[in-house]
Order: sequence, then structure tokens, then C-alpha cells
Amino acid sequence: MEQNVYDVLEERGFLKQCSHPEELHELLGKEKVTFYIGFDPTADSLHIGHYVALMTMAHMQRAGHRPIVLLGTGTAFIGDPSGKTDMRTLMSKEQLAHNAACFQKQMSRLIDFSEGKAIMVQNGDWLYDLNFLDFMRDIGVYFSVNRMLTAECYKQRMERGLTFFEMSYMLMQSYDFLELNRRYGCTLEMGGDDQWNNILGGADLIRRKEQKLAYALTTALLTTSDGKKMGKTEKGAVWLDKEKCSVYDFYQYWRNVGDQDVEKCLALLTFLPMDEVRRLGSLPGEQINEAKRVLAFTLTKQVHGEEEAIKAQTAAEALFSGGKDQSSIPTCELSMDDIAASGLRVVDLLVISKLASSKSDARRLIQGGGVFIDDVKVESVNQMLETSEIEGDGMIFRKGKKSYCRVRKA
RNA sequence: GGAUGGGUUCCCGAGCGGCCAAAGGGAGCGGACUGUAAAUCCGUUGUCACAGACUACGAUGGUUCGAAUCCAUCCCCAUCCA
Repeated sequence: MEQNVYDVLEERGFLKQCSHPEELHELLGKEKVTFYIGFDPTADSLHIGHYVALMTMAHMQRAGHRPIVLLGTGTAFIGDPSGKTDMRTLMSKEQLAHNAACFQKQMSRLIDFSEGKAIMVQNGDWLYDLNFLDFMRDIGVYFSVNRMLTAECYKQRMERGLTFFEMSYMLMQSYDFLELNRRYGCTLEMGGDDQWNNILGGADLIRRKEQKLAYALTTALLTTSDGKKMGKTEKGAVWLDKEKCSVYDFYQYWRNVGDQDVEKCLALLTFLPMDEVRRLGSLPGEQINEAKRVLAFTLTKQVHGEEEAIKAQTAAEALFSGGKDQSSIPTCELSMDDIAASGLRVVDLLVISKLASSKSDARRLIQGGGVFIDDVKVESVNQMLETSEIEGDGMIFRKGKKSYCRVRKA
């Protein structure tokens, strides 16, 4: 007999808050439930935070339920103030449409949209043309300003200021849930725990407008054991788009998670059986590295495909464990223009290969003893290369212990 | 609309005429130690043609030999009043 997906999610550590735990548990066990998760397209790629939500969605879909992906082209036009310190930068409808298209592509790898197994909609379709006065009379009347102001998620904003514009976000999101309930019989909204307030708003609205029960469920945010948000790298967020975060960097991010966080990551981000997750997570001392390798490989494979995952792993082995196959190491190809511009100064090459953010930065790194070429420390800021050295396989530049780049002539 | 207090480098936050590329903290980066972990300690953190120069302290003008610091106007934010 198949396990109830509610139990699966609970066991893997997804669940955070639920409006009606017992009822929902029972419902998920006996019938096909249509549920939704909203994603505001505020960037041109999903990042790892979105991925946790997609994982819950995937678990639900595997259990036979029907997901609706809601692309928030309408809600992102305003920007969610929940848990934010400042107002978001405003984006144009064109930008949002472009971002939504990017999201769409990335999602199909994890969620099966064939044959109506999942639905994708954009809330701009109904939000863009709303009439303000009608909306306020139909929907606005159900929201208490007093209650909204006491919500935890606006706390930071209460200190710094909150506009009416942003306050309307919650009404928009609540209205989405109502709309999806009417259109598709959607009875459950899920989302990150920071969305609790907004989700409840929708469930309440459905109860009042339709006299129907709707469920709210939030999932854990991806945080480290000391409570910091995960998914930040030196270059920014851990994006799922390999143009924004190379497969190698993606792999390395997971290969380097803290000991305390491996088990959680395996549970939330992979489909490995929980027995295996627990076994890997409890490996003692140095052996925990095995768990990190599994995490990095499995997740990279899920996101970027097996071929790319193998390349990233091969490169990692070549650089860190004395592996022989160096072909997959991240490479910076120098054009004749680059070569001419750099004059083959190491300082300039560090900038071209993106290991340093500026020449000053490159100088500092060299002075601090953090730059190596083919494992030989660069001693002088003025060091130059010979043309012959960048022919063929080129040379491997290293910044610190973990940042590598092969520099060679194109 | 009125009163008051503010806008400083990635973030918080000191400075309040020259000694300021700007204290301190956070975060990042590099080094040491390690297990490509955490913790800890040390260094570093505007740019460049790098013992020198240039650009920066909300915006624009002004006063001064000299301004982040003084003055004027403007823009934004917070608090209280309406």
C-alpha cells in the first residue's frame, strides 16, 4: 500500500504549518487533490529556493495529485512585502513575461505537464484587467487592516514603512486562490513558510465567498542549521540556469554544504529513500564527505542532467582528489583580443577569467598569497606569462583553494 | 500641508572644515589549521598606469587655500501633528 504523501512530506522535513492537518491528511489519502503553488517571476531563472517548492510539487504529483503552477506575472507586478526589508524594484510587464517564460522552461524538467497532469497559468491573465473599485468591493471588504498589520511577515516593514500598493499584494494572492478554486477546483495552496499569511488569506477568502473549505500548507525554507538562508554563493544566488550559475559551481555548492545540513538537503532536494538519507547523514567524521558527494551529484543530475553532472564530478575529482581527467575543468578561452589586451600579465588574466573582480582585487589576491598557476604560487604582482604557456591545454589558474579556471588560447 | 530627525563605502553604523578612501561591527575574499565541513586565529575589502593618481559620503549649485563635514535649492525616508 502506498504511503500517504502527507506522511512522505512530513518525514522528509517539508512541512511547516498547515491549516487543517488531520483533514488534509485524510483527504490526500483518499482522493485526487488539485493544489497550487505560486512563483513570482522576479528574475530570469529559478533558484534553489524555488526548487524546494518544486520538490513538494513533484512528490504530490507522484502521489497522484494535480499541481497547478501559477506564474505570478500579476502579483510580481506589485511585489510581495512579506518578510522583506525594502520594497522590490518594480518591473515592467514585458520583463515579467520574459521571466515567466524562463521559469516555464526550467520547471518542465521536474514536473510532468503532459496530458493535463499539471496545469500552468499566469495570474496576469486575470489580475491585469481587474477593475479597482469592483475588486475592492468584491474582495477588499473581506480583509481586515487591523489583522494584516499584526502579521509577523510585515514586522520589518512596519519599522521602515509599507505602502498601500504593497499591502494590496495579499489581496491579489488571496484572489488567485479563489480564482483557481473556481476555475479548477483547486482546494490547497502550498508555499514557503514566509507565505503562510498570504495563503491563509486565500483560504479564508474561499471560505467566505464560496462557503467551501480550502487548505493552506507551508513548507520549510531552505536554511542552514544556524538559521541562515541557504543558496547564496560568492556570485549570488544558486541559480538553476547554467548561464547564471555554472554546473561546476552548482555542484561545488552542494559538495561544500556544512556537515549539519547534508541530511536536510538530501531529504528536501533529492528523491533518495529516507533510510538512505539517514544513513548518509549520520556518517561520522570525514566520511560525511561521501554524503556530500551523493548530494552534489544527485541534485546536479536532477537539475542539469546526468551528462553535465558527470562532467562536474570529473572536474572536481581532477582538481581535488588527483583525478586524471582534466577535460571538464572550467575553462576560459582567450581570444587574440584578450591576449593583446592583457599583454599576458597575470593580473589581467585573473580578471578575464573572472577569478578576480578587478585588477586591484587581483593584486590583493596575489599579495595575500592566494593565486597559483599550475600549483605554483604567484609571487609577484607583475608576473607575466609566455605565449607558449597558454597554447594547447593552457595553464590552470587557482584562486584560493576552491576556485579554478583553465586559461588557454582559443 | 506643518514640526523634528535623517540620507555615508556590499549591509548596519561612526565621523560633523584639513590628520578621511572615511572608526567599529556584519558579510565577502585570501592565509594558517582541517575533511573541498564547522569553529578559531591572522590578513584584506573603491578604481587605475598602484610608494603616485583618480573617483566616492542623496542631487545640484555656492562659501573656503581646502568640504562627507558649512550655506542654498531640490529629491527621498522616518517620527509626531493635521
